[in-house]
Amino acid sequence: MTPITDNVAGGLSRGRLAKLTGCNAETIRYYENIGVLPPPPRSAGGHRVYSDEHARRLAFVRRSRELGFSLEQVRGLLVLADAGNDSCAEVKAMTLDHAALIRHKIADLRKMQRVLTEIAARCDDGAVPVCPIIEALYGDSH
Amino acid sequence: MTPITDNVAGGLSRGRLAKLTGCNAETIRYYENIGVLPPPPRSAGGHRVYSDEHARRLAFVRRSRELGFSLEQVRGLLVLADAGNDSCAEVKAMTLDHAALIRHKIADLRKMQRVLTEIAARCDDGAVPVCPIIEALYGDSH
DNA sequence: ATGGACCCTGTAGCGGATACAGGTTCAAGG
DNA sequence: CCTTGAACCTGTATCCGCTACAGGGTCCAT
Repeated sequence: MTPITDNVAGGLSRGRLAKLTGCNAETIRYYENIGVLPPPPRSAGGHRVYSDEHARRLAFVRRSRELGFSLEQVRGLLVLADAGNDSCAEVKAMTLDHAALIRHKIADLRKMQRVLTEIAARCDDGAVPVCPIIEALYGDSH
Repeated sequence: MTPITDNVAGGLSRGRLAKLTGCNAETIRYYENIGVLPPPPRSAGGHRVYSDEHARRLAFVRRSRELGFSLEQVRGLLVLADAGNDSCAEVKAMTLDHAALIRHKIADLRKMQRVLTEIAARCDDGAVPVCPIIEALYGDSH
């Protein structure tokens, strides 16, 4: 039965998988092209037919990406995930490495933030001859 | 005089401008192509010859980039800088907008950070049947 | 005059998608 | 069963901000 649209022989169409996972439909094809998602079976007419396992894998990819892992890292994580629990230590190492990198990025952004608010604040010092932000960007005063 | 190498009629060669500003030489050409740096005069043989004013402008671009402004924004800032002090309010608005965006990015990264360290910490809970990080990435528990 | 460091140009590549054009298939309604 | 139109198919181009390369030409110290 399952009388809903686009139900290719009991599996998921690309669009439905997209909606299900909140991932852009084009992105799914992209992930397949770069080898992050396995190519699914096709209907007689050539349409992709996804299973729940595909959905699960895509969810993994999306979640990893949301946590800032690169697609290269995601590839690695998938290999480790498939390898089973033996690789847990390796997964943890990757995660902590990645967390360290993010800490770094945060620090960089906070530096930007500090400088930006500081130079913006100079505008309030009243009666400035030239725009203090422009000055700062030229490097005349910093 | 100025007997140092590559001194094209008293100006700066691309390489020397690069060293002076800490900017990659190829990037200077790129900035010219996209209209962020004005095309400098050329030597008889076709080499670019930069003045101190070019150096100053490039410094502005680099500094703005370091503070996270996009090249599109840099273009805008340059127009405002050229326009003089009248545009100070506009510059300030851009700066504060940009600062707000960075705050947002920091918040996002901190969320990632929290989640990453949290799921990494689960690995230490001892005697786990499957890798808790992989589990978390699948979305089985979150 | 020569050698080698520099410069010139156009073009391709990175990551991580997103968008389009031009054509095919699916499935729901009549 | 047949029509419609939404969804799908493919390949390719685009975005940002550079960086790197190839295959040549110029500059200038010796």
